[in-house]
Amino acid sequence: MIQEDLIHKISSALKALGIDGVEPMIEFPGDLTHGDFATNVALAGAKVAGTTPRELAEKLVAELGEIEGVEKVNIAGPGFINFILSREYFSKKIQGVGETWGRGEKLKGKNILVEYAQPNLFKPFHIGHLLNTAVGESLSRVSQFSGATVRNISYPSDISLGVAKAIWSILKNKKEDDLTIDAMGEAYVDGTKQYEESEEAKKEINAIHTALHTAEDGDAWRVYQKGRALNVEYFNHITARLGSSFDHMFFESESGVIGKEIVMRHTPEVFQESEGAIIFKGEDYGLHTRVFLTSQGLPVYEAKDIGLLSLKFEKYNPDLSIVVTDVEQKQYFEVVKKAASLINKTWGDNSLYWQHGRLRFAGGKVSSRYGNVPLAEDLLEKVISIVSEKAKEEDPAVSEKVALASLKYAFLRGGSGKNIVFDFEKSVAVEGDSGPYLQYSYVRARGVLDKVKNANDGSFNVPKEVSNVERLLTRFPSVVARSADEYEPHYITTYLTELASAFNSWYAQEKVIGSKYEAYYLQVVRAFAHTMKNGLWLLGIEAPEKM
RNA sequence: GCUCCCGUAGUUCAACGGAUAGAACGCGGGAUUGCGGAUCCCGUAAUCGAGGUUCGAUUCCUCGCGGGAGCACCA
Repeated sequence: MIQEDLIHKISSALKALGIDGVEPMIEFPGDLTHGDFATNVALAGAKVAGTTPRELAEKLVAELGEIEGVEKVNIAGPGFINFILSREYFSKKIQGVGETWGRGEKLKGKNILVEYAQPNLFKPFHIGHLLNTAVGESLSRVSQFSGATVRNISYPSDISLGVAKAIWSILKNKKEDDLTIDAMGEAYVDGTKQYEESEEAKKEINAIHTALHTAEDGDAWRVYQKGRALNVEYFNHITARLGSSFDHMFFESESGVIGKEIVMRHTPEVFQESEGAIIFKGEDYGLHTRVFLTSQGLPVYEAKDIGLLSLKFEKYNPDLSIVVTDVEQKQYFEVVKKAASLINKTWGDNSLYWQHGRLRFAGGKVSSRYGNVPLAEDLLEKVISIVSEKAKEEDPAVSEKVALASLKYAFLRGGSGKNIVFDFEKSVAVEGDSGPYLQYSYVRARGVLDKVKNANDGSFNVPKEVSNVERLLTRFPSVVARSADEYEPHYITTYLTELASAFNSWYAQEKVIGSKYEAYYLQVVRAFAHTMKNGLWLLGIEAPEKM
């Protein structure tokens, strides 16, 4: 790798000049006219060397001498040393791009678990789940692409007061024989309303809740079993539609029992009693203090998460367990993680609780069948209709791919942790900075490649100048690596948009078919297509052949 | 009250402590017999405030202002 080579050379040059304490590093200049790689060591080392940055830069350049693959080295600005790579370097790289382009081995041998798409069974799958699924899916794919063995898991909430509310309403309205997802959604809304309004309903619902916890046989249990199966099926259906699939599901009903047992076993060393409940004193660690077992002895979310860790590590023993959640749960999971690490150090060390931002709505409203949170499928249908209208797309399969691209791109465009403002008129973009823009660039590239059937004979005419597309293309593996390192899919999003823009500009300027560089240009287009396809895959976006 | 996160063009997002703060949408202009106009090109416009650290700060630290979130028996 030329990066390592450069760092090594810079390091030797610094040593030769007797400069200590300066980290030899290189970076991609944001501006391509500044070269392919740049180093700031002359700026950082000038003080130690007792000279000006530019003078030091000159000495360093003299010391570096010839470097394989580097055509030119120049000093610019306050004292940056810029490296411009040779024509041959790029031509060779471009020709080497294949289907596995961008894959890395950094995580080779690592066993990673990604937990996401957490549904609440009996409650509808809404837009927040859509966001969570998009982020989780991308993190999963990026890790896999970097060489890890990845398993996707989901942790549905299958037993709660909310579930009891839905069941109560189903029983009350005798809906159990023709139970559907829609009926359950309505039942949930109805049950929630009655729980607030009627004392009697509240009593009955609480009784159902207890019966569920004790797995007591009866009408409620029967409806519960039936509804749960239906919900799991629905979950699999919708996540498959989004392009995700799961290796395993751990249920809250399982984790609760185990969690309670673990918490009790670690009281009073880790947990302690307070006002009848079992708590973890997070404040001793600068965190929140939270209840793990209620005074009735029931496990709450906290204890269930401890139980889940036990289940996960027993089944998979992962090197890393990533849990993707909403940013609002950040401080909550800090407490869980701290408590977990006191019970079992590995649970803490090998766990990463990763948060994405929260969706905020702006502009136009979307009708939601239940409550005021848009449902995933309603939203998707709406986006599909916007897409097919805007682009006059007639093939529904294509519209679906484009709509999903638009949504996922909007979700993965920004850095994690920040809230995402979702505006119907703007977020459902098919132009410019958008998922469909990337897909469209890919489709155009495929179009050219399909037009030329005969394989090249290997004799290339290569232009003297290196285009920006070529320069950007060679950066792809580094971008993927960084994305995996920092768990940030948005580096890929940003990069692909930059790349597509460079490609489109190049494509508008250069004639490919019939040019004297045709054979080589086709290689560039081919390399672009591979990169785009792999990059989109990492974002969970399909690259259509037509649109 | 305590804790955490955020503050960049009119709007939505970028910028691993570096060079002239990048895009997109919007707005105003323009392009193509050359392969897909969901494209391309030109213009317009921004770092919340005050200190500090640093050769260098949108980025790190402190304070202030503004916004969001979390803080015991819900999930």
